[in-house]
Amino acid sequence: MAMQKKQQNFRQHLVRSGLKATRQRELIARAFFATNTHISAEALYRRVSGRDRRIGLVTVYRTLKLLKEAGLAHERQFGEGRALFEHASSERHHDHMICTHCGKIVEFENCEIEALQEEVARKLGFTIQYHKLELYGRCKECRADASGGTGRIRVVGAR
Amino acid sequence: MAMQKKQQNFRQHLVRSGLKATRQRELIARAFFATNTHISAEALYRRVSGRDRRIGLVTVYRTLKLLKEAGLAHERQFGEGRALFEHASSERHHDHMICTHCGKIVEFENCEIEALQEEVARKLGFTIQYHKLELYGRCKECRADASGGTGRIRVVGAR
DNA sequence: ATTGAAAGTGAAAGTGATTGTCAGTATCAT
DNA sequence: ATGATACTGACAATCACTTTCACTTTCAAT
Ligand SMILES: [Mn+2]
Ligand SMILES: [Mn+2]
Ligand SMILES: [Zn+2]
Ligand SMILES: [Zn+2]
Repeated sequence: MAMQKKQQNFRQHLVRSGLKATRQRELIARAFFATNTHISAEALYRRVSGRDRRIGLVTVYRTLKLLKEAGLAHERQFGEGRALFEHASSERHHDHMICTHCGKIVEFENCEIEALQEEVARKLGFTIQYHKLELYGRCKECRADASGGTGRIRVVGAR
Repeated sequence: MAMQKKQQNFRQHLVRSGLKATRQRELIARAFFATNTHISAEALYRRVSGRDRRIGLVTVYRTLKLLKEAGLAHERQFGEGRALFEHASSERHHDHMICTHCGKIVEFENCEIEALQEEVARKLGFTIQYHKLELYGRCKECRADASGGTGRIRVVGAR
């Protein structure tokens, strides 16, 4: 989905919810849509702050909340510390592998795991609403040596 | 592993680390080993507090940290809010399914999922150090109806 | 049993990410 | 243009811990 389209969606959500389209919200949403990483509220604030010094961190938090409500952003909590936000829009569900050394975040999808999760839940008498699967370890670069192959990966992370 | 044995292990860890065996640590560890749930520091504090009013919440936190270092406790962070602790000792690795309605926690093991995780990591060029798999949904009781079967489950949760 | 260096304790203050409050400001349907 | 309603930023508050600090307790060496 193009940035323009996302911005449009956001405005629609605001109108439908009886909210107002403010200069701050425009700026923050634009800056968010311009990213393609997992970004913290603080980091997004720093970016927006560069364009307009008068914007507050609090408003960034509030706008990210609105973006979540609009279904345009996902909030992730990797380990402890600050939350990271990423685009939700059209992208399919995915899980994350995080390097404990350099913080690199790699996204992956695995239908087999998803199917097995459903099976586990069914056996336990549960209905899954959502899940959290995070693999933590060392990436190729963060091990002294070098070896192993890859597939279709997206390296997407920034604090 | 029996409670006595665990208490013994804890004392050994203290001695090896040049730490002291205090009345408070004995009491807190005993109370922890007496649980078989996922328990918060606060909840454990309330239990110990019943036996000895003079013990502080801070010391409970400190002792839980020691128990982790001794390899006798695991700390879990389900969703947001306070951490829950459980015995580590002999029990094998397991993951969790959590009811978003009543908070019930059910443990499960699934070798196939574990194997697939390793495969994913290998393809991405990572070496897994640890992982987090949590399924969130509604349990049988928390859906209006009743149906479905189970396997070997342990329902283990308490805040 | 005594001693004293090192570690431990509880109370209270601090932390850090996020959320709530509030008085002044901006938006937008009319 | 206008006014009801929503929004904003600064600041305070929250929440789950963690740190600090002025005493206590432990325990190896007497
Ligand atoms: Mn992602
Ligand atoms: Mn468990
Ligand atoms: Zn790395
Ligand atoms: Zn339930």
